[in-house]
Amino acid sequence: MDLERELNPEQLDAVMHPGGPLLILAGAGSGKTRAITYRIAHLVHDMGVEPWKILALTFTNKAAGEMCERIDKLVGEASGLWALTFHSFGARLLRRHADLLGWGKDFTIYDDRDSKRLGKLILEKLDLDRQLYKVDRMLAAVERAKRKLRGPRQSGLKGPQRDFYILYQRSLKAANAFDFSDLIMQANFLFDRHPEVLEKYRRRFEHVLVDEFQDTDRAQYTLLRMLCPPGANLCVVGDDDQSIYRWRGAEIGNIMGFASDYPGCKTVKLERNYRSTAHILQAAGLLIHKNSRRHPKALWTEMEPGPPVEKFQARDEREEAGLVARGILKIVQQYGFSLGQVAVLYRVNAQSRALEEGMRLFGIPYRVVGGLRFFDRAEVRDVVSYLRLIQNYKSDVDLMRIMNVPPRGLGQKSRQRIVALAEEHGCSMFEVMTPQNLSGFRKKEREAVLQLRRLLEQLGQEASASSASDAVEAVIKTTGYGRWLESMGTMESEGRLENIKELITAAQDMARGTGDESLEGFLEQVALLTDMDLAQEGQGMVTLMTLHASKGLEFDVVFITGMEEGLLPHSRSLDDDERQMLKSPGRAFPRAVEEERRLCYVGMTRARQVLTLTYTKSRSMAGQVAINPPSRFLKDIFQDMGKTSKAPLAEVVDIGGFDLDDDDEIFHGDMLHASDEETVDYSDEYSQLAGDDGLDDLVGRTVVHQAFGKGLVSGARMSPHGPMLTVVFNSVGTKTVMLDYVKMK
DNA sequence: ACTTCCGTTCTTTTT
DNA sequence: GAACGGAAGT
Repeated sequence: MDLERELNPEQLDAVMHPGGPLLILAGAGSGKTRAITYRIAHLVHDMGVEPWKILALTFTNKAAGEMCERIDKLVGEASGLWALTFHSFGARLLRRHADLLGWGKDFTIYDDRDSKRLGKLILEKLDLDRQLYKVDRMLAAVERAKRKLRGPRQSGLKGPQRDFYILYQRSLKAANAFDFSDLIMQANFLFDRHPEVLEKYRRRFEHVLVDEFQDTDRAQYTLLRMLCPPGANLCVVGDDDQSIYRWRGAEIGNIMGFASDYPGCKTVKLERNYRSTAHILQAAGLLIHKNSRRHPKALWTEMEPGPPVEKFQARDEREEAGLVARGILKIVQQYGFSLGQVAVLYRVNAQSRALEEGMRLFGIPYRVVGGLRFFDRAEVRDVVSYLRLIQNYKSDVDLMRIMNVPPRGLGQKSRQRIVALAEEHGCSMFEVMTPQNLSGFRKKEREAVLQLRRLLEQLGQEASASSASDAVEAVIKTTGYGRWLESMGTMESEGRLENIKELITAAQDMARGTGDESLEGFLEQVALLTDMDLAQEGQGMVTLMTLHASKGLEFDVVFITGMEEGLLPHSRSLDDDERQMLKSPGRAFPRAVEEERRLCYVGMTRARQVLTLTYTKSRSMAGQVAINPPSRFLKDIFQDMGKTSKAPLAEVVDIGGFDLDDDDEIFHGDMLHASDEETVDYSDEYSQLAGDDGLDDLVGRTVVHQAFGKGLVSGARMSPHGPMLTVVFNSVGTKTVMLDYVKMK
């Protein structure tokens, strides 16, 4: 490990910092992960710090995993190092000490869907008007209180909200469960009420490092401050320009005020960008400079200019998808990038559908990050509910979920009666399921209930000693879930069966990754993990994801779609600012829009080589057609670059845009110099081929596709993107592809 | 008890 | 356009 050679002077400064508080302000692509991992490696390798005395906190499991990997590479098995998300850290603390707070150590972690389920139950119990009191709003209030570390009684909430919080929290405890925000709040309580525990961890962690510090919220920062008193070896890394989670409670104040909370703190700025071409960096800089409140920073690079940043307009989201797909194929071909190095970014998950369609149409393999998560699928959650019950019989939400899945004659009515009984006895639903309690039930139902109880007990015995993957298998078999799906015999049920079988693989993978094959370990992972590491790294697949999800990643080629007012910046943020403006006219500034601008900045700075922005004239959302002007951010980016974006610096990439027939007067492109844009008309080839009614003759021919191989044409028709074929491929089955992308045999 | 079908309502981003 | 809730049908 030759630090001097592998790091620049600023990075070296950060890595070698001897001790005490350290703030690293790291611009996008400035090698902050490098700095942080090298610092840990340096501590272990050169300073003789034991790995288990180091705590590294990150925001995503993926980031944590990557950090472990990179450190392992630098210093060999850094066993014992804690590299975790804040939430896993909280969970781990509670796993050891939950008894001090009145919870059992085998607690269940509720994700937001579980919380919602519980919340709905509470609303029913409180008998509140469902129209007036929405679960989401109630839960949001609870979450806000928890982020301020306020329990139900000190929440400051009034009326129904207060009742809701009290009952919600009581139910969580009765179910021996924590929700997401509890993991942080209760960890705080643990430290606060049990100084001896805090002292133990203070002594243990000689060095604490926090990545993405700009995204910490108040509760997380408080936890951190307890763990690290002033003068401690606390190193935080962040970039205020990449703070995009204010809506989730992140406080930029944490990074802005760090230096005063930790007097004597050393500040290091990393401003040299190693990632992006000069053009991309320049465009991103033009955008972010419009923000009023930021740490002054000047990113620079020695990279070559690269191709210019480009923008394209499409008529609607379907054309946009086609434009992106074509662009991907052109760029990949021209520069020789792999499809795995391409990302398509968007503001809201709902945009992914049209884009996926486009990818399929053009035969581009892709994966979607986030959105429909593997662990959110109904069947997966059912199986997980069984597993959680085995581990913790008191978890009523789980019991309710699986009570009649697969169907066993216990419908709504029986369920309600059991809930009422449990209420009466003041215990969990499982505990109330005994012969003497069920005397009021009809024979058939009573048998069904007792049968369920026996089933769960049997499962518990089967699974208690075995590995997580065996437990999953036992659930699929013993509960009849597998047989139930098989008996349906539909395409859909087959897919669902595959999903739960995938869960077995997931359990095995996880066991291999963490060395922990217990059911407890698996369930903790499942609760805290998003699907990130299940989806194998895009091997030759284009990645589709939200701008938020893209943070921390990088790609050779990036498309940012939906660059329209109302979408990016999102209409909600415009509303928020307007409300603020009305409330305090003098001092207000566009807080929310500035966050949207940072979001766009984050997306742009993911790109290494080629960056393309797209927008549409009209877009159908929520079943309605919206006509929005191009995003103000385009104006920010292109006002100075507009005409020079195609300057002689590099050859223009002709990715075949659409005709911007500007006789559409609703919003003329003047603010964007739309007349300057690439205008390659589809209509030529379109009409040419549309006129060719020999399309039907193609049916029955054999074609070859680059990705799918050989196949037989079973249908042909025209689409707005050009002629489409339905082809039965030998390797992948039936697909719909563009005529342009197959060769006739 | 369970399924299916229809109308209503909302859509930012996530650990 | 989907996800939920309610109502009617099997």
